[in-house]
Amino acid sequence: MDFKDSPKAYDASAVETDIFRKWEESGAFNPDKLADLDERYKNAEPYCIVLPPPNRTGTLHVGHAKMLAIEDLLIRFYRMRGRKAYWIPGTDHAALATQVKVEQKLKDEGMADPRKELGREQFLEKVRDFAQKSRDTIVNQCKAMGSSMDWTREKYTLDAERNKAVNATFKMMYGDGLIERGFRVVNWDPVFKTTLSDDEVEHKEGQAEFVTFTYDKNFPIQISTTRPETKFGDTAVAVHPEDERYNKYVGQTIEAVFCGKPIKVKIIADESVDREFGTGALGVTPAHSLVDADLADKHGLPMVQVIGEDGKMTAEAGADFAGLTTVEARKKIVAMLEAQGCMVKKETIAQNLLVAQRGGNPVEQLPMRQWFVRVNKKFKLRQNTLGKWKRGEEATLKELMRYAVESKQTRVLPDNFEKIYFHWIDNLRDWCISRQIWFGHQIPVWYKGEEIQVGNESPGEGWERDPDTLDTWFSSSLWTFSTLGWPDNATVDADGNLAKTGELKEYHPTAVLETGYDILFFWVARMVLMSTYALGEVPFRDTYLHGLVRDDQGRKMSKSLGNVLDPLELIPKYGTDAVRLSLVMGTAPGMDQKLSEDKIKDFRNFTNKLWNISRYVLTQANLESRILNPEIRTLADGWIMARLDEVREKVAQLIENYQFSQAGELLRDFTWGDFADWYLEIAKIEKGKDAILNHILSSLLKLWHPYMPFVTEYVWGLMGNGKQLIVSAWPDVTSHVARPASQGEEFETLRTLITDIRRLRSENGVEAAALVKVALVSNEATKKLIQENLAVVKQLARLESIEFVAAVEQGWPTAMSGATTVGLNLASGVDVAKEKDKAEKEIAALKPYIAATEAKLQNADFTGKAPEKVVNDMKSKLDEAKAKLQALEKRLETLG
RNA sequence: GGACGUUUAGCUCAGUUGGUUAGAGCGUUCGAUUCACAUUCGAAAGGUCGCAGGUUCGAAUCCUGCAACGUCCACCA
Repeated sequence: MDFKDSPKAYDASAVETDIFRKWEESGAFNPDKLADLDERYKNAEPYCIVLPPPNRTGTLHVGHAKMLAIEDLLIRFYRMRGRKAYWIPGTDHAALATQVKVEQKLKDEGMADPRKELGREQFLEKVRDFAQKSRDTIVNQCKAMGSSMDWTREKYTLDAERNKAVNATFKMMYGDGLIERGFRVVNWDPVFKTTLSDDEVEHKEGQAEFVTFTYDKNFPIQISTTRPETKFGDTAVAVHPEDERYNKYVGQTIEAVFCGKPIKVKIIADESVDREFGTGALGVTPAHSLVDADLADKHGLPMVQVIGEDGKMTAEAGADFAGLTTVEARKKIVAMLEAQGCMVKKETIAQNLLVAQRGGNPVEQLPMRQWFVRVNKKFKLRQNTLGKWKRGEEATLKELMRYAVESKQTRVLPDNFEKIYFHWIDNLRDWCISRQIWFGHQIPVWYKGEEIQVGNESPGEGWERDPDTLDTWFSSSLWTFSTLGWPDNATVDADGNLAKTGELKEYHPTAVLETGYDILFFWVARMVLMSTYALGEVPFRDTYLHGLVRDDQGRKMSKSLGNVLDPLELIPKYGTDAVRLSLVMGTAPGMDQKLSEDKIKDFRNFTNKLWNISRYVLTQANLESRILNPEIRTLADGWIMARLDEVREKVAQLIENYQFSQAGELLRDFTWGDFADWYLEIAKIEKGKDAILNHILSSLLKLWHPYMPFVTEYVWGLMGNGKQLIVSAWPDVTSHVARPASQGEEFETLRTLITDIRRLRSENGVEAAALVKVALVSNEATKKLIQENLAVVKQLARLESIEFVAAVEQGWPTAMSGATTVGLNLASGVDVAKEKDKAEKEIAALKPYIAATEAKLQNADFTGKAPEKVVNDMKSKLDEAKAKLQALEKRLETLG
């Protein structure tokens, strides 16, 4: 290709599809084919990331795009570093979310009750269709983002292999007594008619009528509630043990008639009751409040269910109320209490309403027979676990989850999320895993009367399968090992150690789990639970949590606000590389990020800059020289090579520490600020740098590849490099090229001098193109430096000549550059007042600095305690400042 | 109520073991433009690092308190 004819602006959409296809076809995404592409992948150390499987509920949003950008960055970085990189793709069936979506769609299309009208199989057919379409969209989106996952090994949380893992886990946990069927209070969504886990329920701020009353005329204690309709189910009134108002009643069981329904209420004492709140007496409703259910457990209270699964009052509420909705019942009760004279007062208070996270429907708490994972139950470990427990020893699931993080076998980044994780574990209740929806893994349990059998196959005649399905997080929580061939790839050896084979052995524990902090509990914690339980090891070494992507005003992106940025609309407009950069740069781990189109535009500009840098190098430097070792001939050569070494090292360190933004900024400064703005300009003056130019361009492409895979691979291909960039090695150490150590510093002196002369010109209105004469007062070392690089200084500062003098002539504008005084020979002369003002200002800034620095250096505490380097640096800074001050004062004198 | 964050230039944000006179991008102002790139180049202005104390030779950085904003958890029944 003739680069002179290449387009001035990088056209991402013209090249991206083709580049992606070549990567995919080459086998670079497939860890087992890497060795065919490059020798160094033979026996390479594996590096594995599982993709947090996106829900098959539609399309990916910009949050997913951020996740893909970060994970692809890591995978590409480690692949180039010679690791056998495996990124496992897959999607999540997202049981409830997907079913809700399809059900809603069918309702919108006019079906009154889709589940009833279609029946289980036909309904599921509709859901599967939708899920399949979502999957196709998601895969295309992932590819558009440049994700280098091994697409030949795509997984699905609801496919046969995952089902096998789910059933195996269920069976093991059932056998260990960790999964149990129980009649307990659960969160019930009356709209979608299913249970929900505690994490799927949210508290929404609202207002409620708070009524204070007695159950009947004779009842001696007043209680308060916002939900009088539940009071048919009260079996106790709890008071604080030290509350003198109620002491005398404690222990009694009082029979009362509440709105026509006889109830038996025991007066109990419990520390948890707040004496200051309401009347200080709490009506306990074990069947309809998780908190009350705990109290009931503690005090041995019976449970009376008065609200049914349809959200309506049951027969237990008495004939007058049975069949009413809770709201109807509430109104009727309030009226009845008032009529009976039992009502003490009615207030409006701020109260949080329980609502479903998905859908936002009010959630009822009801006692139901459901399946639970018991997190506080001691069980016998199946294998040696986390290096702490031996096979056969006892522990609880909570203990495993806690120890995995406490012992740093899984690192949580940023580490403040550790505290949040521990807090969640401490407050964790048993996990209700059965759902009354159809889309998901059916619970592998069979019933015959009261008999129960666990397994996938029917135990025989007369056995019926549980119609319920498992919480979607049950299958997601196995994701790190269900995708690697578990349970087939694991046995426990004679010593109690887990013996892994195949992919499980190679890749588990995975390297890092990268995801948004919003699913720390839902998913990350549950993966730790399952992996430590089933394998006795952590699921991943690092947990890296990224922040949420918000709009430019910091609001959550949502369809209703209309502030959603769709990655698939942005990619054709700005290019994938720009979109990726905008999601990785200017952010810190765990911090939310504001994203605007302007920001993406800025990074589009940068991809174009890199394109033009490449174009220039490729038109100027003889390509054949790219195989030669760069030869250092000038100061600038030594400087840029030293900078490259420094940057290469630092970037790798930063990426290893998940500091992508900082690494990227460093790279950008080097690419744009050092290489393009300085070195390339110098290369126009000092010719014959073909090998260095090619070397640095190649290095830049490699260093940028994890961030900007497309433009870098494209240019790499144009250079005629045989091997694809994606599998080429991270830049080699270049320090074999001899160079004096001082070159970096000396170059900085020159760079500062040139900038200072440019400023002087600008301040004095010298035309940009005009050549001027300067006089320099300088020490010998600097003088030598300038003389050796005369052409560069003259060209970059636009100078006609440089003269070294003892003193700058009166009447010339001057500036200080380090210890060097620069005088500009202007025909127009100098504006004396302006020059004086400038000098005075500089002096005014310098004097307090010198005073403060001198004081510091005279302080024995400082010189004694501070490291020598700090003291020496300060000394030389002081000397420089003093010389500058002296020159400025002299200057002021000559100005009169 | 509990916990965890955030507060640094007009805006968006870096600043990892405390160490030069605190940085970047965008925006603004001034100037340039046949020569890789106007998706560009040169230059400038702009900050008492939320407030108040403390530790230290030295604090944006560590400690204490306060304020504002945000998030999560709990739910007072």
